Amino acid sequence: MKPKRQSAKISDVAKAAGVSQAAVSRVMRGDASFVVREETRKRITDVARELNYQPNPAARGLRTSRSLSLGIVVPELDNPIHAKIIIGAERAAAERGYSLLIAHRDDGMEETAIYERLVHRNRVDGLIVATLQDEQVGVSALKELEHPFVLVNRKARGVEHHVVINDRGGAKRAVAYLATLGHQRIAHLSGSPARYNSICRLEGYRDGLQEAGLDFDPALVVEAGYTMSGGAAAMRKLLDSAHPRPTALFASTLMVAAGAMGVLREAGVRIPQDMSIIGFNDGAIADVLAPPLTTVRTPLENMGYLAASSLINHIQDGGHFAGAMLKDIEIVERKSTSAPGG
Amino acid sequence: MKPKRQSAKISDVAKAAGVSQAAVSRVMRGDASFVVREETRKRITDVARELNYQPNPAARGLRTSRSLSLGIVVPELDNPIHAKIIIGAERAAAERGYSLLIAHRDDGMEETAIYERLVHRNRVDGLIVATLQDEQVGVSALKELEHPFVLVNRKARGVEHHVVINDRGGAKRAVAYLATLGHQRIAHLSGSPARYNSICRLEGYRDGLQEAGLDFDPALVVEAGYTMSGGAAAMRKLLDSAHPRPTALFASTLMVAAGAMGVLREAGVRIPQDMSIIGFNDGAIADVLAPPLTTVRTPLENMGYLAASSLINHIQDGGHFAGAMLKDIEIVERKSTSAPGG
DNA sequence: CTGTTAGCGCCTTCAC
DNA sequence: GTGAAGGCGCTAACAG
Repeated sequence: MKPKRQSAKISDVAKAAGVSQAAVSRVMRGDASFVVREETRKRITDVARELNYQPNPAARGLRTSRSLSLGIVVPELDNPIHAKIIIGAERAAAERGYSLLIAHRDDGMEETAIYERLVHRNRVDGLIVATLQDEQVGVSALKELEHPFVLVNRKARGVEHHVVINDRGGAKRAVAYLATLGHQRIAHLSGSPARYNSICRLEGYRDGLQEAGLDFDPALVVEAGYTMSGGAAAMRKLLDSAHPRPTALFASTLMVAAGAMGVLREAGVRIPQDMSIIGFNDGAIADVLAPPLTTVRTPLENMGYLAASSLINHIQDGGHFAGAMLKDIEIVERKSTSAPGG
Repeated sequence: MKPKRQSAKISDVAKAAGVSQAAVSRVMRGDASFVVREETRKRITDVARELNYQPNPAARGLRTSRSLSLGIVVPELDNPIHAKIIIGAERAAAERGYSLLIAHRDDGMEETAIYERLVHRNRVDGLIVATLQDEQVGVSALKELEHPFVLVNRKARGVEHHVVINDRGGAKRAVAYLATLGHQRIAHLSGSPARYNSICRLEGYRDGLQEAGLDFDPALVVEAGYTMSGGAAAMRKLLDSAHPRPTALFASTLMVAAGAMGVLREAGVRIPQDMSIIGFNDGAIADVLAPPLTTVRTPLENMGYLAASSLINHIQDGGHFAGAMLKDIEIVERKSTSAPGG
């Protein structure tokens, strides 16, 4: 069924306002180098509004070879972290008149094929990349596209345009918070040692220890990945092998914290009396856990916003963008942390 | 910065293959009424692949007045339910060569303004509507657009094209499951009495009671909305006012179940020994709760998939689509349910 | 059956 | 300061 095409076109506006199409085009786009009498300008905008004129993006795109759309590619859609990034990016895009095409890795799909498709088939003007599995492969694929892109929540060698949060500083804050409560043995359930965020958070963990005058003990760091089961396994390992037992725990993600909490509960370790826990990146599940989880809140939505808007700046002006780190971080105190012993 | 336009165009392919542009266009689109020698067809497709030819969507859209894009509008992006619907819709769209524009209600934005924008500015070919706050206002706004649309996860009077899950049947199954375990006093924390899904689930609750030969007791139904705090408040009310106390609980959403569980824990009511709980619409938080929550799993992703693909069918063939209900439902047993008393 | 051609709606020089 | 005209890449009608 062919959708009804009832929209006014530029020629309708021009006719109704008694001017040329060119005049309408210039006024509507806010072309600064175009000087008209205020009266004419008003007449044009009034008529346009009255006819509900909206420039046809296909026609405009054909002429300008821009789609006024951005592609964002994320690993999974049903992950609150990415949802927040997307929300921010969408807001920035909408404010600037862009639309956002969301793509995610389908199982078995090459990461690079997604970039390809977005750029060649959908003709997005730029790419926001929140997934970068293999740094080498991904980055060179992106560069071969010769298309503007920005990395979000990740850095990679040879890529200047990125937007990240302060993973390291946030981790340090988490540890400092625990130390301030009086904890001396603070463990860390880390992510994958190959991933940017995890590396930063591990560094921040060490920073925090150092600042608090605490020694780094390798036995207190266990790799947990990003899942609940990973968190559970790591917690079991920690309970078995770390003596004396830590009194506090900094978990790399909320799901890891959740997995750890399940194991602690079964083992009869009380939270927070016997073990304080803090998680990274705040989210709804922090409230749902028992006890509710104290977290480090990071500006994920702003990260998405800045990524999209800086990308649009770059597309429009060709300006150089050197990368940014959002430092706005705070601890959200809930019930999973206390002084050692209660 | 103008993105490099290096893509081959149809004229390049035609030249390289020694045929006309029209021939290329027809072959590439798989025009059935176009007959060519197999050899020619192969030559064209080979050349197209070699040059990495991708039709320019702007040019095509300008000519055909179709954008090959769909809009989906959801209330919130960071809600796993909508994420799953989106994932399904995106898969269907991608399979059919469509892209998906995701829009969500910004605070203070009129719901109808989103439809307007998607249709008039972005020129989507159809709308997938997962949000319908005010049935009257929303439906008439949608109809005024005179544009193909489908309601997903909702029905409305006067709208035939919808895709829903079997909320009623799922609720009935939940109650039947509890009854089979031996429960006789089964409470229901319901959603808003104005919302389609909640109404259906309440009906299903009554169906389940009836089938199990249990009486309906209004004191056992409390409105909880859709949030954790709503669930908590409703649970408190239920503990105060329902005597004798129910031994099982069917919660309308996972967040409501989470809120209820928090209150029960504080009140010293053990789960499942003193109170069995089952939630509706499975999701990651079910695993994270303590104890892990038994749920009714529904085909949310398939719902999104079917909505998008039936909408595309309608756009392409003008075919009439009468609405569909996905009945594939199962109970996911976890640790929050047992026979009464343990 | 195949190829030529006339726009789709817009933007952007280039004349006036 | 304003308007006329060409063309972006593609498809569909029509001509051969």
